[in-house]
This record gives sequence, C-alpha cells and structure tokens, in this order.
Amino acid sequence: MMTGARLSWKEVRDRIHQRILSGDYAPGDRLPRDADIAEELHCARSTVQRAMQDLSDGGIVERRRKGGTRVRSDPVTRATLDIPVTRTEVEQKGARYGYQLISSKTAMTPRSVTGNFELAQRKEMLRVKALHLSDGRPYILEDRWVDTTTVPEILDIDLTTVSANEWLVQNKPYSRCDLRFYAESASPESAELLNAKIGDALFVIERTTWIDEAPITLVRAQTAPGYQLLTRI
Amino acid sequence: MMTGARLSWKEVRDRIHQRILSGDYAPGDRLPRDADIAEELHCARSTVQRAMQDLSDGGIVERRRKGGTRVRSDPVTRATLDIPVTRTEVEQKGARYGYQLISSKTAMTPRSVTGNFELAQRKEMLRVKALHLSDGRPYILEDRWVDTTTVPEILDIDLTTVSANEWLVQNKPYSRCDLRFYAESASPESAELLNAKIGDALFVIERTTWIDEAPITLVRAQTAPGYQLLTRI
DNA sequence: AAATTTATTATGTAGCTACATAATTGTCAA
DNA sequence: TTGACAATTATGTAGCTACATAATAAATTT
Repeated sequence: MMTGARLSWKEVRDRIHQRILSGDYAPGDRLPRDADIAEELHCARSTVQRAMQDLSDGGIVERRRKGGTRVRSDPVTRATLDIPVTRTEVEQKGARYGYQLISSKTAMTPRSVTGNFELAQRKEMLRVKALHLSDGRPYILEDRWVDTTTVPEILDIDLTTVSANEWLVQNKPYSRCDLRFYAESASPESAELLNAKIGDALFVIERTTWIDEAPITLVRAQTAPGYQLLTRI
Repeated sequence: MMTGARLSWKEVRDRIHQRILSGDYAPGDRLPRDADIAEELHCARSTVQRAMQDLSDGGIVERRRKGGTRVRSDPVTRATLDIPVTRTEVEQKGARYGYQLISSKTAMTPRSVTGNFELAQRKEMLRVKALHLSDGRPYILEDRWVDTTTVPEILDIDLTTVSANEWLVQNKPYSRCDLRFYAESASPESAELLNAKIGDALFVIERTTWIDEAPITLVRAQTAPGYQLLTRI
C-alpha cells in the first residue's frame, strides 16, 4: 500500500483522523484548508480531497464550500449493515438451510402496508408467508406482500421450491430500500412456527423496496429468539 | 449538477445502475471495462472509475483487477444507519429531552462484558445506569461500562448533570465501534424504569467502542416499547 | 443602517497522464 | 503433464490542471 515515498489518500485520511482522535482538533474546530494540508504532507490537494470526503462520509467532519472543514460537534455513530439473502446468511454460519412455504394468496393490503409503500389507495397484492430454517430449526418467519402490478411474474413462480426472498432479489433489483428494526412479542401463531413461547421478544426486520416509484415488496421478517444483527466489520 | 454537456460520475453511476435494474446486465454478468464505458459515454475513465467504485461500495457490483467488473450474483441489502447522541435524537423529534442518573459505581466486569471488549482478563470498570426521557416519558435505559484505565477523567465528571453518553461522545472519539441489535423481554427492574410491563419486548442497541486497542465503553441501551430504528434516507 | 451587488475563497468535479497492483493467461523448460 | 516464470490486462491510485459552485466577506448603493 505505497508505504514508501508518497502518501495514499487512506494514509492521509488516517493521519487527519488520528489528529482528531488525539485531541489536536476538538469537536467544532476548523481544520486547515485542503491545500495547506496537502503542502504540509507533501501530497496533492486531490489526495487530501479524497481523504476528507471519506471522513465526511463517515460522519467525522463536516465540509462546506468556502466555510472549510470542521470536526463534527454533534458526532453520530454511523454504521453499515449488510443483510444478505437468508439462504446465504444461514450457509455462511455453516448451517444447513431449509425453507417452507406456509401460505400464498392474493388479498387486499391493510392500511399499514399501503402506508409503508406511500400509496394512497389500498390494493390487491400477493401475500406470502414462509419459514426459513437453519439446521432444521426455525430461523426467520417472513410475512411478505408483493405488488403483482409491478411484479406479475411472481404469480407463475412455484414458491414451494424457491423462496420469494431469493427469487425477488435475484430477479427484481430495487432502486430504493427502506429498513425498519424493532422488537415485538411473539403471537400464538408466530410462537408456534418459530418454536418460541408466546410473548417471547422477537427481533423484527421490516424491509420495503421500490423500483423507481413502483412498490415491489414489503417483508416483515420475525427472527427466532436469540437472533442478533451485527454491523459488518 | 452539470446537466449539460459532460456527465458527472453520479450520472454515470446511475446510468450503469439503470442498465442493471432494467436487466441489460443480469446478476453474475460481466460489464464492459471502464475504458469502453468511458468511450461510449464520452467521459473520462476516471469518471467511470468513480461511478464503479460507488456501485461497488453499495454492494451492486464486484470488481477485481484484471477480472473486470460483474454484477453481484449474491446481492446484499446494504444500509447505513445513523445513531445520534440520545439528546439530539429526542430533540430532532421535537420533544423535550430529560436525563436521570440511576447509579454509578465501579465494579468487576462480568465475562460477557470482557468478551465484548475482546479482553482476556476481567477488570474493574465504572458501571453507569441512566435513563433518557422524551417529553418526560422514559425513552432509553442505558446500562454502561466505562474503562477507567482508558478514560480516567470519567471519574471526575458529575454524571448527574451530564450524561455519560454525551460526555464520552464529545470528549472521547473512538477508532472502532461495534454495534449489535436484538430483542429482549423486559425484566422487572427494566419494566419499572421504562414504564413498561414485565416481559414486554424491548429493542436493544448494544455498542462497544475502542480507541486503537484500548476499550472505551460498552452500552446496552434498552429502548422503550414502540421504539423503531430506521435507515437514513 | 439596511439591502443589494460584487469579489473572494474553499471545496467539488471532470479530464488527463503516469504508474502501481493483482489476476489471469500464455510460454517454456524440466 | 506440471511447475515456474513472463507477459498481458483491467482496475487502483496519485498527481496535475482547469473550471464549477456555494458560502462568506467586502463593497456599494438605496
């Protein structure tokens, strides 16, 4: 990684970050202009620019034209999450993946669903319930609505052999995705399917996707007790 | 945004993304080399490089030297989360922020804590319990361990007036942060403090931070019933 | 003194070149 | 056939220039 003469933009970034960490620049302080840092570190302004841009993306500093760069005085913890296809998630843990379709039928969406999609009107969609298994044990219970106007092909898919999760993600890329995380008590139905006790605290991942403005799917994925979501390294 | 003659790297990115979305390039397919795309779109290779890098960061494509660029065949949902200081979070919702210190005393860390910090030995740390309020109602109950070797100053801070959350984030920047999300049933103690019922499903945010290799703090933040974490737009 | 316009300044972006690096492919000898 | 080495190739990075853009500061007018 260019350990010799020239500094890479990542090295520049880390040096500047280090100065912030060590207290050289405190929250709210203004940093020197890119050009001055470049001169000091004997590198090009474009290198400093890339480094600063990365620190800005990471929520470490704030940059404004003419105003310069300053250390964020209201720091946020910014994290990146990866949510893979459930099959992959299970297999990456070295477990055997299993899948069961519970039900699949068209129905009128409740208001909570149209609300999530930011639709004014309720409409008919395909509702698919399915269970993902890890080494034969319940892992994730998903309750999904698929917009059959946007994705009519879903009606021809045999969802007993391919999960909607997998099929959609492989065949219907989305341009927008909203995620929502919360906790919920297990209903009698969920508890039975997830092999949990009624009232157990379940971690829920809710995902809504669109292609342009058109809804694709909304999933409520209830995870089995003990499930944890970690930030990627 | 340079709508005229030249294409910005974001426009290039969006065009390539669009082709993937429309099915021109399917998962697993190899895209043309940067130079060819540059020629086709009448822009510089560096512009395509920036666009591709962004798509790669976003988990849309995979790039390998010599191997070229291909559409990820195992797509992941990648999301960015912002977790602000609790005060800011409350105030951004237009609510009045409140804070109560419950307890603060040094104690021997249990194994679960040292495990999170990746420490071999148990050690004495400061344990701080506090309640964050939104419009006077319980919002987040935090149970925190602070490494007094790394952050000895914390012992001189009056934690009845300043929350450890705020003081640490303003004064002790971290170089590494691990996050963990899960659901948990309310214990009798938590239920009372959070104004919830015993056994209610609570959403928990667990955060561990380090400066270089040295532990700073580990917080278990139990949120009040109804709390939801959303991805930033 | 307030409002408007103009100049200044720091960051943002695009284009070009040159070279570094990692993978793969091809060649040749043992 | 296999192993080692060399050539090729596509991406990655750094440096430079030129100009765009936004925000502030200064100057000017009302």
